[in-house]
Amino acid sequence: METHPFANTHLRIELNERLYLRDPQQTDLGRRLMAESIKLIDEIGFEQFTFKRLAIRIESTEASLYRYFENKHRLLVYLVSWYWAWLSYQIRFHTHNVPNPAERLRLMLRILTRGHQCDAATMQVDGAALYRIVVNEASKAYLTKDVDQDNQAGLFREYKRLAAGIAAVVSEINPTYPYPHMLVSTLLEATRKQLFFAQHLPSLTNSAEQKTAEETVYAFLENLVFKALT
Amino acid sequence: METHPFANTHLRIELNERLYLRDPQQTDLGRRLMAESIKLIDEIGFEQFTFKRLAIRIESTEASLYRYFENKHRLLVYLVSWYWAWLSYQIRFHTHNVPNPAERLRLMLRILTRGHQCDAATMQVDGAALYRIVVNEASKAYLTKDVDQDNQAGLFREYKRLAAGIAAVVSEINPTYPYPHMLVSTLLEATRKQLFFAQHLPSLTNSAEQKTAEETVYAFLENLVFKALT
DNA sequence: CTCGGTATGATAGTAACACTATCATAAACG
DNA sequence: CGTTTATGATAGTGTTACTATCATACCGAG
Repeated sequence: METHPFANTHLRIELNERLYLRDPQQTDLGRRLMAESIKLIDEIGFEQFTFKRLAIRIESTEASLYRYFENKHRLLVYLVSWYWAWLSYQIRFHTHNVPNPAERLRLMLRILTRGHQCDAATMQVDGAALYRIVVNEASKAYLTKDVDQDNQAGLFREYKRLAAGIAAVVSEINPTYPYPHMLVSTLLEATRKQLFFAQHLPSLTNSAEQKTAEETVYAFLENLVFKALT
Repeated sequence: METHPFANTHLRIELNERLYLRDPQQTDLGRRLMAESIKLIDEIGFEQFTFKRLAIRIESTEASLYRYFENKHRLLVYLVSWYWAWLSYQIRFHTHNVPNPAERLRLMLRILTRGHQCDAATMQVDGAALYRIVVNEASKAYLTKDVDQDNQAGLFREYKRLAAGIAAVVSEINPTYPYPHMLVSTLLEATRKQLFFAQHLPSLTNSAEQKTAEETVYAFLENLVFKALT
């Protein structure tokens, strides 16, 4: 339950039960729901996405899908949480034997900005599409009138857990830095926003001709964070 | 039409014509639309907000409101743009005779984090409510599948203009800093996000007991930006 | 004072959306 | 073998996001 040493073994991601009505990872329909909703949301955007459309796509029915999630908003929170949990796992996996905290933080930044390299084997999910959803739609998960309720129900646990993990490293690098949590949440948000801007509002970024957006964002964030910590 | 030297004179904020179908600042109904939509969106949130509800509230009709804005998304973009334009004006007004660029940037940060102190006289709009809308909903203005179209139509001009203005000061402080635009857009986004987190997801921030959220966010951002520029 | 445009209101209608309920059925499990 | 359990099929409801049409009230020009 703790570790899965074999590549082939399915990585079991445990999420807050209150995110769903029925666990989509337990059943065939649930897994199709997840895999296809990721593709569909990526294609048409979250506002255009409906359970009806998804049902047609996976040749199921609206009613069946509503048995898994109360509504599409909960599904979004679920998908995003799943991504954060997966990212936490990736980070743990790639940094657990790196003793230098600065080096560990750099590795985390790398993983954050290259979040799409989800090994396809992990689940049947399209990692690149899920990453695009996180970039484009993740903010909508908490920018609602229900934030406080949702938060109390623990729906943002995975995000907060990830942030706390990174903040710990920040404090390890510089224990006197007064804003580790703010720095980390700014970091997490900025990663996505800058990638979004690079694609859609380039005047808000500094895109270098010869570099990819990810590399530029990484360089910017590395510079920002380590200067803040000195 | 160009300048209004008297305090009592209504500040005329010129926005991209493509933001609206009919200029809401020109008519009585338009101004009521603006003022009341701000209050209503603030109260119930953008997803719950409908033209129908607003029409009932201002004792008009749905059809009449649709003559001003294509849909509620355009209205949101308009309101947010209005805020950015107003903020640009505030910044120009308060910094035009400050020679030191570092001091100017600090003033800008102050104005950004205290954006709610909209002098009520400016329009009939509720400045505090509009600021809350900017914090809670502004991201939704561009996080859509239509970003590129909307951007091409110039709907985000005010935001980009504001960012460019601040970026110029950043470059004035340190002309060799390689990421002025990224720093500024990160700054603008982080301001809102951190205020949101302080209110709803405090574990993502470092809230000091004796300080207000605005002061803490200001201190954090000032530290972050000036360290980045040294 | 009349004429013509302009802003608004009143009313109606439509397609899609966001569900909820009920009943049938087939597989899985004990 | 009987009973849960998951799914499908179908129907229905209230709301949303518009669009269309027509009436009316006002306002400025001739």
